[in-house]
Amino acid sequence: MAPIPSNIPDCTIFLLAKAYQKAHGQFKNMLKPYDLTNLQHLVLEGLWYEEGVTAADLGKLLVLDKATLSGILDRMIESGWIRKERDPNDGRVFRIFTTGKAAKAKAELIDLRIKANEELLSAFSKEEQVLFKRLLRDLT
Amino acid sequence: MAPIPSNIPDCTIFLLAKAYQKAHGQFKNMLKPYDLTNLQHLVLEGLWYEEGVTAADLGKLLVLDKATLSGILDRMIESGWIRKERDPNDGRVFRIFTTGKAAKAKAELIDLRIKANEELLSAFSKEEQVLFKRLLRDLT
DNA sequence: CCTATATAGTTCGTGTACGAAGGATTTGAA
DNA sequence: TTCAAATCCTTCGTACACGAACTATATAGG
Repeated sequence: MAPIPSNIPDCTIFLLAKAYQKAHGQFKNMLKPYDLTNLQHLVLEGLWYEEGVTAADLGKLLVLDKATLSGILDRMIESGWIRKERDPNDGRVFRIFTTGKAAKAKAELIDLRIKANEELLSAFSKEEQVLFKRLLRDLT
Repeated sequence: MAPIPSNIPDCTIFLLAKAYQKAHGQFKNMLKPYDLTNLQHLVLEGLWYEEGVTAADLGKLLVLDKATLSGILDRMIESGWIRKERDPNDGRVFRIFTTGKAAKAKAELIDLRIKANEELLSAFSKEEQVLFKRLLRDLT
């Protein structure tokens, strides 16, 4: 990832986009050995938080568009990370579950996210890290 | 944009992604009347900073992949915002220029970016705004 | 001069993003 | 009960992202 030139206008949106681009790229590389994308990893984390959640609720939890989520779930079923089940009480709904493959990698994958966060924030002091997270939270 | 649930793990990468998602979405809506995407607007800003820059240098300036930039430039030529010219001294190189259509909208579009940044940071105090920008810069 | 290497740009494949439209199902109110 | 409105999910269209392979051009060293 090339460094941001100092001559770009003072644009927070741009800085935010590039910070995201960097964080996303770093984590993406760390996930490569597992054949998982960033979003797919996020879905697993969501399911580990609430196994058997409906697709709609998972989208709300992770703030993902339902159209986006639909494709991600398809590919994760294809690659054996999750499975879908019709809700017996509501024919419209799918409930999403992780598979054994996901369970096997769980500890490692969670550790990977922690390491990715540490790497991302490694240039910050502890105070700056807390502050940065607080500001990001307040922004939403 | 739905609010981020408080029960999501303490993940800075996630917070960063969602902050970016929000900023991007807000600016995207503001740009809609101009039939410009966020990236297309960014390209215009880059060209107003350095008219006639090569595609490669524009990519470096804006930290955009050349493959991504290639498509964006095509669409912007198609929609009449920019034009491409072969460099007479180097047959590999294209130089990019804005058109009259871009010049007409320039003041408005720059103002729009400023307003989008203000809107994004409106929940922050002046000190927090400066701090946030500093942290984002340090992250890259 | 001439090939090995480097650089500029395009194209391809895969995976997001997300608005909009559509099909299936459920629910609320008449 | 019955139908209109709401909900869940998929599909389509457009626009990024970005690694990888490819073409065309340029430059350096022998």
